[in-house]
Amino acid sequence: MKEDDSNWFSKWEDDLPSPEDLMPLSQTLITPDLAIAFDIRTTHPNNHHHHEQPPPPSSHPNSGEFDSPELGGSGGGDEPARTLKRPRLVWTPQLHKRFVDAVAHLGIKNAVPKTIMQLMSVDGLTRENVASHLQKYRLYLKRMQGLSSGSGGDPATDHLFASSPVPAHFLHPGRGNSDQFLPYVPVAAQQMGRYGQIGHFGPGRNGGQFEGHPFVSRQNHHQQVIHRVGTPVVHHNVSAASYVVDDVESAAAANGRKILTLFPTAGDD
DNA sequence: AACTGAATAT
DNA sequence: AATATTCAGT
Repeated sequence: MKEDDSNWFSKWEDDLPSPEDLMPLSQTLITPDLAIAFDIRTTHPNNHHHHEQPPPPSSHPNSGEFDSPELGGSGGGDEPARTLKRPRLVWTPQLHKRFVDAVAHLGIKNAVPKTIMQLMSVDGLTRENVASHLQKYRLYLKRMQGLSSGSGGDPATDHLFASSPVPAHFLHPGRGNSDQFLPYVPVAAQQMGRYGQIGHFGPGRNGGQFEGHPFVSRQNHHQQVIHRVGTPVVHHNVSAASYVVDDVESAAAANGRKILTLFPTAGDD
């Protein structure tokens, strides 16, 4: 602590950004889409019932529709979308189910994040999302192998993972049935642009276990019944019936497959 | 250069 | 604890 200090100090002060350069905290940091996803009204503090979030910009399968319509109003309209973090993904039982199904139908060998993600074809799902989940899922599987003692059951079983049956072959790596009968990997090819309808985000500590519903799959927007009560409601619903994805993106061993019907996740809850 | 999987961070 | 992000090894 000598007199030098005063030197750098003044300099430092000089370099400070002017107040105008600082973004007002109150300004919307949220893109319209995100705001909607969050059920936030940035302008109107009006009543907050939420009934449903009918995706307004419903992507018409055929229409030229794009998802990052920033541009235009530069004056008052701000779009710091670039810098925005997407909300934490919440793996609902439904989502996890899809995940497990995808892995099961891919075979452990092909079940790598990218492929899984593609097969799931959930809008907004990123490869990292899947990778993260996959990592944890593998740990879960390992743990399970060790503890096959079913004594008493599994009370505090990993909540999420327990919600969906683990395909047997998952537990025996290196067995005759290690992979599914899929010589080709006709994954659905579809680029999800930005976040479309990300369903949930961490509400912090919530008493309810799963109250959320998952994302919506790409096509086939069916309506979701949301039970919004204070009880741990396990809802169900999500598009029923298998849907098809068209077009194939070469993938590993590009075959002539054009139409792929997804797994019979019909057993969804 | 793109992916993966493990470690590490929030 | 759950999810994200970083990191090193292909």
